[in-house]
Amino acid sequence: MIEVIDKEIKKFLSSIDNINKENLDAILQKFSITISDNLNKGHLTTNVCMIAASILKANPNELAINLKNKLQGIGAFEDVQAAGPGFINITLYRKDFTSTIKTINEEKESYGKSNLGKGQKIQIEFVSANPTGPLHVGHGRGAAYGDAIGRILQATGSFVEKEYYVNDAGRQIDILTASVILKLAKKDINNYFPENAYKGKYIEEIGTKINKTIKLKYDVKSLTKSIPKDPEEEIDQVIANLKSLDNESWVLVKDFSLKEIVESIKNDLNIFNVDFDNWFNESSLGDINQESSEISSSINKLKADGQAYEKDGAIWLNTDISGDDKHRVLIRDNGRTTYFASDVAYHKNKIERGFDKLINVWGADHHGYIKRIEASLEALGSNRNKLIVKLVQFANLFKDGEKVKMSTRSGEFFTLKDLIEDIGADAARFYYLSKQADQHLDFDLDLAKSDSKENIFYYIQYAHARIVSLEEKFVANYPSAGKDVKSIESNSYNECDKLIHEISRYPDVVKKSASSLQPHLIIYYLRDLSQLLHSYYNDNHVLSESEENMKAIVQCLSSVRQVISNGLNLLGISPMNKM
RNA sequence: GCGCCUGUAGCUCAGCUGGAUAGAGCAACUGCCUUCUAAGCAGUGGGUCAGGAGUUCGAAUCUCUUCAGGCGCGCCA
Repeated sequence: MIEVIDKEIKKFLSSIDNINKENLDAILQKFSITISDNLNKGHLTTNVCMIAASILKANPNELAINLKNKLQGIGAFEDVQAAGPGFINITLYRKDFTSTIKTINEEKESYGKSNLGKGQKIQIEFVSANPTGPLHVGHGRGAAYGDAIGRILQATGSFVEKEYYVNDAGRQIDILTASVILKLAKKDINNYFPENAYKGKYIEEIGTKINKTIKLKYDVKSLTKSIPKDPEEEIDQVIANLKSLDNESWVLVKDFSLKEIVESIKNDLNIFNVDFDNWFNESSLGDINQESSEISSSINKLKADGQAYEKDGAIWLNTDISGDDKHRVLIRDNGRTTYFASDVAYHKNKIERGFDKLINVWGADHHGYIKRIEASLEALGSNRNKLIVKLVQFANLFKDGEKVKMSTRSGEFFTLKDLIEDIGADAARFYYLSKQADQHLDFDLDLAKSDSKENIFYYIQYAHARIVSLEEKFVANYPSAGKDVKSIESNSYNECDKLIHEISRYPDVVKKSASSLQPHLIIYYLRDLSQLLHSYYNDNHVLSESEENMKAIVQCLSSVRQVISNGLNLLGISPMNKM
């Protein structure tokens, strides 16, 4: 029906006196036909007259009355009204209005999918936490968000590849390795342990696992020889000493620890129902000392193109183009590359893989980093508009009304795994996604477990479970009853109208969620739909209706259930059939 | 100092590519379980959308500004 209206509107607009192509295109781009926000405004609404009025400097109400007459004239609608400041409200014939039920029961899990993305190739890089310890609750939010937008973009017609960038090279990994060795050798070295080493329990656990396969021979004297006071310098010196004292063990422990931690991260993500198509190792970019490595070739290219230059013994990238406050170092004066240099090479690699769009999901503390990456994309001959950086703000956890402390210093923190064990993966995902990603989130653990209406997660699940149970009872009582929506279609039963109206909005919600990269829109939609379901359920006793009505109602409620299920699936949450 | 995010009912938040009377839940007060799951429903009260100025036929929504809070600003990663 929307197509019919769309066609009529275009006809109407081109018939307006003195309209030129430019204005026409502007109107066509801006106006919308939407499901009305309330049934008393009819089924469909368009704002086209107000858009046209502002562009053409005309009177919106006059346009509305003219368009209203045109639409009424074609006889395809039960009623057309011009209302308010210039809206057109359209009431469909009942058969058209109720056709959504049939559509959903036919399309099932495909209902809501679209071709909005037109088959573009999108890469989403998210989580990418350093493999130096378990994922914590901050990472969980990025994981839930990246995975959800992946599902939503996929459902709206894009090809999505989800990737985790593993920082398996560099100083952090050296510190990890040193931490494991020091814990392992603690008896021989009088429990010497630098302040800046990693202290978590998992460090000792890794040590215990590797203990059987390795013999370490360190003594405190040679290890702590010429150790500086400064904590940063201290850890670096310890690393250097460990490497020179026993490089064989160093490499062994390093490889083992890295493998252990990456495995544990994969496990955590797995129980969180987040899966990646690709794990990209920073180490695969190679080393600056290797002539042909990706990191060397990307820096060489930047130099050759005059984008990178030498100053004060370091190699810098000119980042002026993106408005960054200063140029950034790629290679330090000591010859080592920066983290940024790896990232430049990594993004060059991404570009070469031919994505139409790159989405990076980063912790909000990285926002100062955006401009330099944008600049590097331009410097590499790509376009910075290809990159969309979505920042995810930190989540504060609250338990028993108190903020849960998350200090990584002491090595004690609330991990993602702890959270999942506490409230379950689905509830955790739900609450992570319940607010826009770039805003601070207060995550109330007690609420997530509570059994009140305030807990929207269960409120929505409850709606789903109620329908499932009703369907089962209906099938048990009337095993031979077929599918039939006649009594709803013919208006002999109209108690479900609000539900029908709401489920017909769903495809628009998914599209809006995809184009704005905001999964939380789906959550609020599902809450509203569930509210209508609970209200209907309370006021109407389905199983005491006539068989004719029951058949139609069950069809209608099945489509509501389908929509709830589809919506939850886009968020990576499994619907519950029983509670 | 610069950058990003935020300020909507007592509390937690929706609504923000401008549109029809600003919405939920909680808390307070009233009702509804001998019938399909009360983890539910119905109702009442509660708002200068932080303050100010501007753009517009129309601003919670856009611009500027003030105030308040959070975070970030390395040749760290």
